[in-house]
Amino acid sequence: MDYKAVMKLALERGFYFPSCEVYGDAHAGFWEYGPSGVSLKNKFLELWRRELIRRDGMLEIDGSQIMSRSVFEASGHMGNFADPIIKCTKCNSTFRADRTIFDITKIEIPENADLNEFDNAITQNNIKCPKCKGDFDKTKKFNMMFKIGIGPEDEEAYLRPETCQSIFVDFPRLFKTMRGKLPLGIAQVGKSFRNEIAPRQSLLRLREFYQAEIEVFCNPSKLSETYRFSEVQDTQIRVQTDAEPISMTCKEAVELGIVPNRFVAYYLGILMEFYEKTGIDITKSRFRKLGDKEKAFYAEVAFDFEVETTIGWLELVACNYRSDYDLSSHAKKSKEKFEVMDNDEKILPHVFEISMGIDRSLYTILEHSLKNDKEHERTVLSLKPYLSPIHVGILSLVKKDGLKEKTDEIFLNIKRKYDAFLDHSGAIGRRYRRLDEIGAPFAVTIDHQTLEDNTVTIRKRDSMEQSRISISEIDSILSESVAFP
RNA sequence: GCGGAGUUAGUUUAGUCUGGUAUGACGUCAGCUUCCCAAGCUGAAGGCCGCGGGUUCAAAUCCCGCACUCCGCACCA
Repeated sequence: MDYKAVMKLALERGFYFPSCEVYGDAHAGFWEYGPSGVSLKNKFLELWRRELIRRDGMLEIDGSQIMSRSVFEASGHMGNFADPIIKCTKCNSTFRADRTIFDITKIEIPENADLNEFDNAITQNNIKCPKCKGDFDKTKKFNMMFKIGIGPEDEEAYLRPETCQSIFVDFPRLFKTMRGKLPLGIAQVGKSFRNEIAPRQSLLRLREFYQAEIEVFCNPSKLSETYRFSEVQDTQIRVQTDAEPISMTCKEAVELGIVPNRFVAYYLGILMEFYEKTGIDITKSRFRKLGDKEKAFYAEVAFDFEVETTIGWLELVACNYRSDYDLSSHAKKSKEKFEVMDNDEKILPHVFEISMGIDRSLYTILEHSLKNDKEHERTVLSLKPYLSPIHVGILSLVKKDGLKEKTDEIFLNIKRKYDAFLDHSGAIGRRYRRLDEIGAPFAVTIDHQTLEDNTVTIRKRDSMEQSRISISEIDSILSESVAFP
């Protein structure tokens, strides 16, 4: 189904909706998760923890969202996260100064150059607005970070534009106190903030968004060591260098030199295995190797994990080999020591990053899972059972004759263990449809026979099959079916 | 940020040209029906008609500004 259908589902069934919508001064780029969205997000993150954090023995932290100026001076965001922009005095169109100059004159000026350099190039080459031939105003820097004031003196600080800086800053303490050993993954889930010029498409481009980031610290001279590579060597990944994505195993990707080493290939492999379990159609996925122009300012080698949707390819994860860029900058700026011992060798670790966009991933899961079942005239959200906001609907066939009470009793017995939803009202078919639409994999229905022999019918969402089971079996069937893989 | 199209109940939508206080569907709730796949019947709730200003006796409707949503461009470490 398409973006519009997902949006309708999100609004009608409480997955997500615009923030502060009752007020006229609400800003674009802010959305809230409703109950179904939160439940899906929590389960998605639980899967992420199982498939990446626990599997690899990583450490998880939870850092501050507001960080001091020094952090971003060291990280490079003060200088590099800002784009040089020029604005036409006639039509108000805004352009990137460096790109506009390059397009017209083929003169390359680095984006972090002095602003005068751009102004000079524009004057000397008589560059005019490509749209209306108007004159450009002086070059300005637009920084995407939200600046905020701390305390009564409004001291300068910033909302983090990525979660990972706390991981770098905390690395020396974590390595010491947690008895770290390279390679060591440190992870964090949380909000990041970017002042996008034009946020759009709900969860796909937000000003306040969730990231789940992993920074793997490693010894750069040991990237070809096997570690746990054998676990993923036969895992299929789809890799795109220039033309079409090609399916290959992780082992082949390293042998062909497409992925630089086993270390990186291992993480691409476990990431792929994770996404396969989210229910996203991975035949529509690719690891796209980025060229020099596209890479982030800190990245040496970069792969974007992208998935095709009805509105095009979406970047869900950025995988960057950041070398010692971050640790050495923080070491220099803070004058703290960031080197650690790897066996008997003292080194400054390098970093491989797996930076996941949670909101975009959730959108993609919804889009790939939402099906229109024309034969049965229903909309089905065929989520993996372990990701479904509701595991099971508990329904009374009719309210009378003590069926309501019996239903309540069954609900009471399972509601602490499962996400169960109790429903007595309306036609039974309609209640099944409603559960189908929010992705509940099971419905348990209590009828007159239940009172006689303690059996109920259990209905499966995808096949609509029903079978008669005893009440005592509900728990074991659910616990097996909705368990994480 | 530029250009275009929009914004009416939880969702979808008529009405806007031609000004007279909002229509239908779905959904929700209650009751009847006691029923296993969106059944039927009865009833009800639900609208600052995006926000602000102007014109007018009177504005969902005309005019201006703003916000938001979508599309295209630009942007997206």
